[in-house]
Parts: sequence; C-alpha cells; structure tokens
Amino acid sequence: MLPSSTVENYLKAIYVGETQLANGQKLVPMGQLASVLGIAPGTATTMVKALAESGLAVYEPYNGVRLTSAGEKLAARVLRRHRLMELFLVQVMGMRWDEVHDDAEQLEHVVSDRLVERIDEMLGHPEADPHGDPIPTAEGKLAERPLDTLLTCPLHTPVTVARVTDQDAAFLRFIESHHLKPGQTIEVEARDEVSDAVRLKGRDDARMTIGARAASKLLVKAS
Amino acid sequence: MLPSSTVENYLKAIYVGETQLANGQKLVPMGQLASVLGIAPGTATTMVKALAESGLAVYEPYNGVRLTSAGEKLAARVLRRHRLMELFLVQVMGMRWDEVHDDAEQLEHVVSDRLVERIDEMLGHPEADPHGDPIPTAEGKLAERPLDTLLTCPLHTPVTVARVTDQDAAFLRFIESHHLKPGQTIEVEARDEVSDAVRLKGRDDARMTIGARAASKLLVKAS
DNA sequence: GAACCGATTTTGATTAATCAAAATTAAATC
DNA sequence: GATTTAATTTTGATTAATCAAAATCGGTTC
Repeated sequence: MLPSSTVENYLKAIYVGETQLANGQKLVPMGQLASVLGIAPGTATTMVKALAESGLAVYEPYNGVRLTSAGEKLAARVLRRHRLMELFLVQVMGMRWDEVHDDAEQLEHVVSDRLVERIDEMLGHPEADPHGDPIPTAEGKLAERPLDTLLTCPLHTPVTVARVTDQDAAFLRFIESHHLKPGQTIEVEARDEVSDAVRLKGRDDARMTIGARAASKLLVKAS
Repeated sequence: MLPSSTVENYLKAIYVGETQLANGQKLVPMGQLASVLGIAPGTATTMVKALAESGLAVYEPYNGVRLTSAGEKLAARVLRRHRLMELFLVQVMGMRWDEVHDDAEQLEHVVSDRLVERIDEMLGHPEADPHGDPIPTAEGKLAERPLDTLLTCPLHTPVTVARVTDQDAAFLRFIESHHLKPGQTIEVEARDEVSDAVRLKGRDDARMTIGARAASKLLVKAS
C-alpha cells in the first residue's frame, strides 16, 4: 500500500519536526504538527492515530508522535525527492532558488524512482540542495551535521554559510542580494541582546545588521 | 476553483475521445469513458453530471458527453503538459520513449505554468511529442491534422511515419527496433483482408508483415 | 407490439481527508 | 488542593471519489 501525498506530508513534517526538537525531546507535539501542515488540531490527532495503526509512527496521547523506522524510511524518501528536485530545478532548469520550493513540494509526491535516480546521477550525487539542506541517500540515510547559527558561532572569526533554514522567497532574495548564500564567507562582529541585532562583515568587508530571528536561520561552519 | 487530478483526467479522456469519434458523432458514450478511465460505469455518470454542473461539459443522458469550450481549454492544458513532459523526459532526461508515459501521466497534474513554459522554451516550442502526438499551444489550440493509417494509405508509395497511437511499452519497442518511429520512411506493399495482414518495406528495403490492428496504430503522411 | 439485451443510471455504502465546536486532560497558578 | 488555562481529543458532519448491484431505458428481434 503506497502512501498518499497526504500521508507523505505528515511523515515529512514529523521527520523534520523530530530533527528540530530540543535535545532530549523525542516527540513532536500535535499542535506543532497541525500548524506546520496547516490543518485543524483534531485532524492531526485522527491522522496520527491512523499512521500509528499502520506501523509508521508511535503515538503517545497528549504527548506527541515520533516515526518508527518504517516511517522514517518513507519520510527520508520524500525529503530526498524534494531536495533533489529543488537542486534540479535550479541547476538544470535554470530557476531561481527562491522559486523552486512550491514546485518541489508537488513533484516530490509523483516522480518515479527511475526519474529520481536519473536526476541524482545527472547532478553528480549531490549532498545538499540549493539551501544547503542535506539530501538523504537512496537508502534513507540523512547526514545531519550539527551546525552553529549566526547567534551561536564565535565572534570575529570567519565562517562559511552552510544552510538557510527558511523557504520564504523574500527572505531568500534578501540573503542572495547580501551575498549570504551557502558557500559564502562572513564574520559576526557583534551581537546585541537588547536590540536583538547581529552585526555582520560580509563580502568586500560590507557591514550589515540583521535581526536575531533572521540570524538564527543562517547556519554556518568554521572556514 | 482549480480542477483536481481526477477532474483533469476526465476532461482529458473526453477531449481525446471526442477527436476519435466517427465523423458526425459528437458525444462520447459513458461506457467508453468509464473503460478508458478504468472506473465503474456508474461512477462516470455521477462525475460527468458534476462536470456539467460546473460548466465544463454538456451531458445528454443515455447519449453521452462532450466538453464546453471551458472544458476544452482545461483539457488542452493537461494534454499540453503531458506531451511536453514526455518530450522533455526523452530529450533532456535521456529516457526511452517507451518508458515516459507513466511519469508524464503524473507530472501533467502538478507542474507549474512557470516550469511548463520553461520546458517549452528549452525544447524550442516543439509541435509534437516523441510519439508524434501534437502538442496544444499555451492558448489551448490543438493542430490535429487528418492522417492516413497504414490501412488506408496508398500502396507502393513512400510514406513517412508521423504518429504512433499506442502507449504500450512493448509495442513501442517493437516499432523502434523495426525502424518504424515517427520520421522514418516506409512503403505498404500489400494488404490482405483475409489474413488480416499488412506487408511493409522499411529501411534498407527490409520486409516485414504486421497485423491490421497494429497497422491501424501507425499514422503516416505522404513523403 | 411484446420480450429481450446491452448500455446507462440509480441506489446505498465505503474510504480518505477534512472542519468546527464540545469535551477532556495535563499542567500551571493561586 | 482547587481552579484556571492551554493543548489535545472526541464528536458529528461534510466533500470527493469510488464500487457493486439493482433498476431503468432505448433500441432490436421475433
């Protein structure tokens, strides 16, 4: 029984939700799930019970939900398709990185294994999509490495942008126009708790100040 | 209100069904519709009534159904996507012409206008897909020209294969291996009503005999 | 014209996915 | 410990799409 697009979306949301949990936590709460999927809370409860029934998730009433290994496998497949499609649309179809999310959101549910693997090959078995999000392997392994954000990385030290964790088109265009895309090198000059601001030194020593909320969406590694 | 994949499939089936009607006929019978869509006859009736309700089709009880101009517009859009995707999968993704149908069947419902038009451009605004089926324009115009089949074309006269009206993979592979793909030139040497056979002269004067049913699926034009 | 037959329509049910609103629970506050 | 609150679950309905099987229709056949 192959999963419907709806089920795939639930699995993906739980999978991604799990990776974002504070250390130690292991259950994604219903409220969060409902909100990222844009559905009523009661709907999430009903659906998650069905997922548990079919062995894809473990459901603890009032606590939340996590995936079984079967569920994780399926979720990784969907995420693999999504991220490969995003990269394909940018690299091969020449689309902008801020306009590929919605297409990938649809395509992830319908592309055949044959086509996905051909795309993977055409792209040279890439490890990350245009936003730096890691692409699960065909076997369902996801290499999530722990990264600093611009709120946690050391000051006055060159770092390389590795990942942008927001799909909003306007935000992505801002990132691009300020040379903050994955691969580019920057440095945090100062953080101010009170004003909630982070001051950066970018390419050509350009200075810019962004809010803490935005800074937390830029993941970096030492460079 | 954008149409569901199901509705798109009904529209496409009616649209294609209309073009295959004997001259003078204008209604697609429910039975045929149900059979090409692989659904129960009663389901077709119910759905077609709903299509009529929403102004996409005209339904005459016990006689059949045809599209309104609004329905035709939508159907042409779906067909355009399907055929452009087939050609894209062959030309750009390097897939074989006998393996692209199922992927295109899914993709036709989800690719965005932006992506479709980019593909159209990348392919140089093509007029036909790999099977020779004409691609409707973005405005919904379909250039269906009347063609002979190998059962109706003149004998002992060179003709060019223009279109293969069967998506069966085994059949397509047969066509390919015998050099009968669209664009290739052949000649009908003889037809025999009794044995139901058609004898052809192909590339390098190769002789072959095919059945009338197969011959009717090869559309040709004078060359 | 009566009887039959194949195609079509109706009927009654089912499944997946959803919502709004009422009921309940767990945890936090007093 | 009683009360309030926020999250969650339950309930009752709805919509889209489907089926099987019974009923009906339209057009031959006798």
